[in-house]
Amino acid sequence: MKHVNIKDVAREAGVSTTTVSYVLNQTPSQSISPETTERVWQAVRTLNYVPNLNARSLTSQKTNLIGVVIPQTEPGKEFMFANPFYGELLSAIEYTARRNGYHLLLSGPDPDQSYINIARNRSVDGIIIVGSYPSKSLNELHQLAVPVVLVDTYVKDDVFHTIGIDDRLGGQLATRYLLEHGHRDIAFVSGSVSEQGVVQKRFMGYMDALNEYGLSMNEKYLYLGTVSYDFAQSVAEEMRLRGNRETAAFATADILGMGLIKGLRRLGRRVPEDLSIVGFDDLDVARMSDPSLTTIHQNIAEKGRNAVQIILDAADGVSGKQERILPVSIVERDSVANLAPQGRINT
Amino acid sequence: MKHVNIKDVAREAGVSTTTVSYVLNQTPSQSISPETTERVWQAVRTLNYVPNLNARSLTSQKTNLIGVVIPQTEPGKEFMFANPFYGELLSAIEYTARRNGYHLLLSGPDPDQSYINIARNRSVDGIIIVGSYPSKSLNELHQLAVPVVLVDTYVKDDVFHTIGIDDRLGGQLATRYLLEHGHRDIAFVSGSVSEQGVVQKRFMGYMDALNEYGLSMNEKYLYLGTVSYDFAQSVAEEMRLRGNRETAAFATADILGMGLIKGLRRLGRRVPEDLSIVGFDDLDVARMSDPSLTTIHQNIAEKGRNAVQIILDAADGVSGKQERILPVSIVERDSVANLAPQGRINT
DNA sequence: TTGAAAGCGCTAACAG
DNA sequence: CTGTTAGCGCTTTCAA
Repeated sequence: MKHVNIKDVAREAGVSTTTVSYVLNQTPSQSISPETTERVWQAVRTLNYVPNLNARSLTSQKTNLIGVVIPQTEPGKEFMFANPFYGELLSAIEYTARRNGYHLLLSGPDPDQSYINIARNRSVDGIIIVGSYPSKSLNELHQLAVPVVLVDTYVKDDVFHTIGIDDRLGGQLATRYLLEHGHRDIAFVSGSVSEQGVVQKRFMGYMDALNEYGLSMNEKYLYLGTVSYDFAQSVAEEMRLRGNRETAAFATADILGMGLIKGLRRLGRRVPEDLSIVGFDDLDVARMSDPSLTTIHQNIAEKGRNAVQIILDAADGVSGKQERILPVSIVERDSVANLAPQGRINT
Repeated sequence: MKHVNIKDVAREAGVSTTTVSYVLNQTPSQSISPETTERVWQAVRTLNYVPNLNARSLTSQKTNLIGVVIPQTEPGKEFMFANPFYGELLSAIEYTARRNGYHLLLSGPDPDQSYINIARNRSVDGIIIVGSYPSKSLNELHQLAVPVVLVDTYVKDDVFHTIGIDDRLGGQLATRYLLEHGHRDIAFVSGSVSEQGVVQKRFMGYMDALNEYGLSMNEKYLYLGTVSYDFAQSVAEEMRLRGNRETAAFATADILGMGLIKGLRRLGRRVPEDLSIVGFDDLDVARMSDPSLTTIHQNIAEKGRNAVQIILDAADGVSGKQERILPVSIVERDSVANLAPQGRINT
């Protein structure tokens, strides 16, 4: 049961380890006679040989490993993804990577040990970082000679690749949709607005749409907390406490929208009759809610696929920073009431 | 920017690489003078040295890597986890692993390349396999000298560790709860019943409870498909087609319960008034649904933690197969109507 | 078309 | 307390 290695194969096939290596890797610069080749494969099969990728990476300087960093919902919290968004994204990343012969090294961000280390000491071939992080820790990554893809963040950087969606437009579409349906008092419910995160952009989109209608933002309509179901649920109560009279809300994540629905219902208010809601992400769960959630659709799977693809490109020698923006669109479901059937404007 | 290695550190500190290795690993059998130790750390810091774990594993035969295999919802399908269950589980696994100095190598099961290979060629220190797989591919893993933890499956095996919950009891609790509430015509909605999977046990629990009440199973009340929201939604229609008169349903996964709620609503039927539902898993989303889902609770995070712990134990030399069963309990929410207020029995 | 040999970066006897 | 040395399993010049 001891590990069979390339030497064993060489012996079995009656050739040198070099030759075995050549046929295994189909090294282009080398030609091996068909007979030898066959003999080697034969040996591989009978010995049930599997190359040791660790050893291979040691010489080849290639690990076929992609590091993936997924954020915790809240700092110091145990769980990365109460939000199914990450599951969907990770799923697509994993699939694409595997299809291309890469494996995933998964990690949450460790506050103590910045993830640059896991990248360096495992010598991954690329890194995908999801979400926004302090630019300090990102800068460390510049030391690496490895392609880095930033997903869903707006840091300015000349080297790191980025992939995201048009969050500002998304925020605008969501808000405009509500405006078109006659709403004028529109709450903004969201996780905290971090410097280079997506929320900030979505907020700008919210403002854009208000401006289109000659409205200005009302601070009392802003509800900022964490991107969690529980927070959103508490917003319903907060709305009442503030004595506000919103007729609609733009929630910057579907789980927020869903929490809000629940919170309202607890207070005996109905969606969309008493409050209309537009979400963001178009998660699977958005259609599971009742009423199903009108939301901004983004192609999460595509995001994941692209992230991997950028790494693959870089590994293939494609040079230069890549920057991809995926489209967003609004998905009409049942969480918005129309206060003004005639109220549509042209865009 | 070239990789600084242990040699560089040795030179910088004016010692041999051995010494550097000793202080870095704090090798117990070796004692190093405080001065030397300090000098080495100094060098490490100034050179910003990070050990290459690949090289280390090559000699130490230890990778500090745990392989995790998560199933696809449907074979051949791209996405592993439309079901948030896996996100929650993975999250706990990742966290526990990281806290103990391990990283995760994530993989879906590749039909072509059985996962034994990824285990062998990456030489992971342990493998966590979630879900049920053909025992053939599992058997291959016996060739490995590595601890394997099977999560949520009932294969009989003398070597592999297992961790799961009492699925049968869960099924029983769910069904009994419905019976206690006066229901007698209880549908069983589920993914397909695979040989050694959890569904089979949950189904047995369903039968157990029926038997307690002197009832026998009605085949027309069985709805088997895939563990997906969409399937469950279609079940509502199927119920009507079959002309059945269930007053309740036991759904073996929360997402099934939620899909069923939605499907029923589409047909103008209400939960729990027209049909009561009990789910399974107690996902975050269970409380998000409307009505919130009465369900069987299992501690998903604990499952993940235990899975990792078993690997750690094995790595620490704890020998013998471990078999852990975590408790289940019922969580009462709003998806069950009481047809018989007096109908409780003692257990 | 094949092989010998030098390393990749690190650990671990074994000496000293 | 510290260093020499021999690998771990594989790739890759370079020579034959």
